[in-house]
Amino acid sequence: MTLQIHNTLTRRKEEFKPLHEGRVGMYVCGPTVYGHSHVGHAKSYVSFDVIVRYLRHVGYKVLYVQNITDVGHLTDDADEGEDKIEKQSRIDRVHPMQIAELYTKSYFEDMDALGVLRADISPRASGHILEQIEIVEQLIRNGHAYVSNGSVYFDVPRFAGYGKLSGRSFEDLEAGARIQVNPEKRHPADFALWKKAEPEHMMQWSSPWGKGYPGWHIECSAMSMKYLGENFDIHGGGLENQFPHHECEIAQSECATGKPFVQYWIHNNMVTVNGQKMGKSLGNFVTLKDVFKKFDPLVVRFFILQSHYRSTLDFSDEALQAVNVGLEKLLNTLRNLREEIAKAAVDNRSAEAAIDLEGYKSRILSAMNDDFNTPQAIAVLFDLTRETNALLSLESKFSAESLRRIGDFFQEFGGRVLGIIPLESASLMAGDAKMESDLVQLLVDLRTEVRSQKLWSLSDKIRDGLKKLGITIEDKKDGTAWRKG
RNA sequence: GGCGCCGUACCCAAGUGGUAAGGGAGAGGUCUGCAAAACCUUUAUGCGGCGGUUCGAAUCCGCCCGGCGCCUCCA
Repeated sequence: MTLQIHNTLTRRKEEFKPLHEGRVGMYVCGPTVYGHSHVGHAKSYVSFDVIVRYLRHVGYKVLYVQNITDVGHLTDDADEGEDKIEKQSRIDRVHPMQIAELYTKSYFEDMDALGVLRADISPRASGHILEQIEIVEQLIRNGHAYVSNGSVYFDVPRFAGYGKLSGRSFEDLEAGARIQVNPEKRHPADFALWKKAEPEHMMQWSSPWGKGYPGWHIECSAMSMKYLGENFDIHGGGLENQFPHHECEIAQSECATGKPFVQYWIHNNMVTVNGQKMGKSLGNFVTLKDVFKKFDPLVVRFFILQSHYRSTLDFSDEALQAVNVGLEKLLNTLRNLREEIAKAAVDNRSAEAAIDLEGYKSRILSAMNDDFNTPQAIAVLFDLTRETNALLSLESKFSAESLRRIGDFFQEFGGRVLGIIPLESASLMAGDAKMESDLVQLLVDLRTEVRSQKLWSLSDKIRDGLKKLGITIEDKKDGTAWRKG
């Protein structure tokens, strides 16, 4: 059973073979930090997070690099327009770096909430200006770039491989009249490696070509190659970046080094809102901070992983609501299982909970090995959920050891790999929470007393009151349980 | 105009040649003082339409219809 990855370069699923045995170098295009993250960011980074987690699960030592774009990303095409961060800084009347810092923090905050593990390295574009300049110089030396009026452009027609990722040719681009004619460029498809800065431009650096700032594409080439080498395993990003961003990255990187750049390109599909692409101009922008007001970040993560990363995902409150119930079911089972394990630990039990965990494991692995099919993996978890619930509702008492194996399984695949189950330690309470739970327990005990006297209306009054405070009561055969939610 | 993707039940969504996963919603039942949770049963002779290839097609090919994306910044 080998890992198959859909490679955008070949448009096929291919067996994954890293360049170096047991090690994986992976780069994913990070956010441009000029605003709060939205649900599109969530889909992208949750998807790649699971990919990294899975690669590690199957034993690879992964070096995961994800940049923070804090300069050079323009509002219009790659060669014209305003730097997005500078634009926002003028609106807010603060220094551009303050904008970048603010939204970098915001980004990490949201990603942490979603359970996205931090990349091993999160390089900032502004901190790698020298590396970018070096690549531009190399391209000029190689004859792949030319200086024009203080800016440097990549000479697209001279690179035969241009278009191999997106299936586009630069001739097509010429035909498509949407590209503005820039008199500094020799060919309309040529793109900026370095832009001359006007005096009022705040973010600018000295270069061999005068004061300026880097083009958008060059940072990813510089930072990926700096940390992962000139040829590395996986490069990921959003589908919308396939062209022109990734195509340009390949061109400038391969022309600078003379080596193939990336082995596997992975592109995740986009988020739509009510069936329409989400965009600022369309006014249907949904930030994560807004979503988190209504839904637990874990629900958002679960929602994302219930469709395949290469499918579009339509975002709506209704969809999240439906999925919320499903996740509750999963977590409820785990909660009941943990309670039962705790009971089993004090009793002396010998019955074996006979669940074919190896079977479940191989089903999850084959789902994940098939281009990271998380919806299928989750379906397997639901099958296990049903079997576990059935087991827990039986009269027979199973040994702590055999129940713990089931718990560990959930923890391993639902927790560590998919990240949709909170770690056991996170659910442990401390301080105020302890007091709160003691108080609830007191009421529950009181209600049990009242119920034994068949004082139903009083008993229901306690239950309804707790419900209003967000506590749900469940009367079971062997006692009353309660939970938040 | 060029490149590409998608259309599976009431909703979401897997399935890329062997006879339709999973979740939500609905219906019936078991348990229960009631509720909640859970379990069992049930809901697509059919996968946008029409042809073709094949012993066999949701899956491959062709045409058509419908929706969407990229080609300008976007995760």
